[in-house]
Amino acid sequence: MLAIIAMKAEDCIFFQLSKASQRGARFWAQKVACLNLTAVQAMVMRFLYEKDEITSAELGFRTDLDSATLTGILDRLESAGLAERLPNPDDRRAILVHLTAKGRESGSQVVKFMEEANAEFVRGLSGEEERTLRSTLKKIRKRAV
Amino acid sequence: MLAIIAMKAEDCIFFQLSKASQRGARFWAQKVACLNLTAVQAMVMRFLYEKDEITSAELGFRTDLDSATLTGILDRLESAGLAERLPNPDDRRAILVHLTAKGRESGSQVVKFMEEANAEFVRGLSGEEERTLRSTLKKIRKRAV
DNA sequence: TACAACTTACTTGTATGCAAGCATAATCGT
DNA sequence: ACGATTATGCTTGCATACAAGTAAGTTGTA
Repeated sequence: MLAIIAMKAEDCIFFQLSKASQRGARFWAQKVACLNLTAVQAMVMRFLYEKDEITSAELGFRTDLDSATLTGILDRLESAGLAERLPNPDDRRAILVHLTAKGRESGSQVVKFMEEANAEFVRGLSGEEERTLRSTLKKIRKRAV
Repeated sequence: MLAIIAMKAEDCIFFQLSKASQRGARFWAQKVACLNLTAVQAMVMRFLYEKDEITSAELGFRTDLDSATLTGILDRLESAGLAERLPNPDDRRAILVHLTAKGRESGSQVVKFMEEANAEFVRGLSGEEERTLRSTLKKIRKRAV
């Protein structure tokens, strides 16, 4: 049976996803503001902390950021002295993104903040809610669009 | 017991929310591209279709868009001949956003597309998954940040 | 009636997202 | 070896986000 009563705009799944995501991003942004990083920059730092010296393409794959967006982010991380682009000896087209010493220091802070922010953010959810949320978000993310 | 093994970047709830939201936004954007509307523009149209002749502040509250963002969106909807800003007789600072005839026509298409896109997007989820997702997203959205 | 405090919509500046296109370099088939 | 295809990172142009600030208008209060 399909809904006879029209869905309200607020009930749109795209709207709900977008706004919940914005809440999370703002929360995360506040957490890392003291590091002089934006939410996205901190996230990229976190990925680099996990695996360093990877190509821009690889980093883009991991972070789900396209190359145009990544270029700007890397520019800013580089300006801040947190990351640098190294030539890739295996492929002269490619670069290797590398965290500087200052970058690794900052990165370790990001790791700590992420643990804390995550725990704090999901505090209002039951274990079951959190599990289902995570698995459903993953399902949405992984599928072909 | 807290996690001893550090969380991976991918498991960050902010990352998961952001990327799932992006999937949704891209899906929705494709649906409404034929109307020459962006995902956000279509969403605003959908809200206006539901309640017309409201102030920019009211529209911003409903759509969860700040006034700076809304100004640009309304500019573009106005350029496209879909919406217009009317003077507010009750308050000379305020405006009333109004869908034109062309805008209402386009808006009815948006309504239809939204029903379809929603149904299609959640098709891969079980009823239980969808219910929990929606209620959890709502919980996240509604709480204080 | 003054006047301070607040609201409204707008502007500016910066940072993503994303589509489209580019020069350079690598790779594949012949 | 060589031309066609593909891959890499960059650039441009446009559309959100969002912080900060502004001019004009409204409201509460002495």
